Amino acid sequence: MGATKTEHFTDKQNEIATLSKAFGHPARVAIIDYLLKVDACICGDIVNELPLAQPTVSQHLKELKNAGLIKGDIEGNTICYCIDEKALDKLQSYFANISTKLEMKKKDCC
Amino acid sequence: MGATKTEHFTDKQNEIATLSKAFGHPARVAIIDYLLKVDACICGDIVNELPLAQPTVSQHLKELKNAGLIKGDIEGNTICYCIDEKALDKLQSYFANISTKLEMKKKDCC
DNA sequence: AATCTTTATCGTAATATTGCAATCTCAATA
DNA sequence: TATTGAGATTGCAATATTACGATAAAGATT
Repeated sequence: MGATKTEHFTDKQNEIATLSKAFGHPARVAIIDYLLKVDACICGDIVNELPLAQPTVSQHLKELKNAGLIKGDIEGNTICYCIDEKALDKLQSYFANISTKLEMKKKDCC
Repeated sequence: MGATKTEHFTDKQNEIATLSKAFGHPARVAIIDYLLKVDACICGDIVNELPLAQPTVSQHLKELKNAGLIKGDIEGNTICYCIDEKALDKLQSYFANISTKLEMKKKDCC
């Protein structure tokens, strides 16, 4: 095998997994960090910021896009990539929810 | 190739990537969900909760453990698995921080 | 129009992940 | 001590990911 059995899990679980997976590579974390750092959305120099070849960066951007984490529009010969707030809010609220639940538990078992 | 070039990224980026990657599979999301749902930490029936064979579940648990998301202690012939709050707090604060930054931006470019 | 610049895609090699049957470990119990 | 039961490990097959050279696509510039 090697293929994830997504059909056995809930939509929510698959959604969180997909979004988390997109963050599951340091290059993609670095891309998101960079998109946050630069004030403008036009970031044609994103390739220069990363220690990876251009096709590799392009591929990582594609994966972030597929996961719904970034949006991109063509603007002349530069691309405007932005973080999609909606996707990030899902992750943020998911982890915030877990933290809240953990706070309520406080079982000192482990 | 095929191996992630972790050495080119910051410790923080690699840490977030590792933790996120652990959430990057619906089975592991389901495991965390289950650990939150059950009140006790002893959860020997975790295999029955998932639509996967026992070795596969064991492997996913191992990955969660390697990522530092869960702690486990042997207790007789059942295992006590718990979510590691520290690891989850890192994820939670990382995503909360991103959300805050996005809120401040509000550039309506895309 | 020819060229430059920037990003995408294709093809491919190396490595990682997913999943499970078979097997092992080890404590509890008969 | 033999057996049972719960979880870990091993080994392997199928698939996915990562990375990059070569090349393509398309607007910008000369």
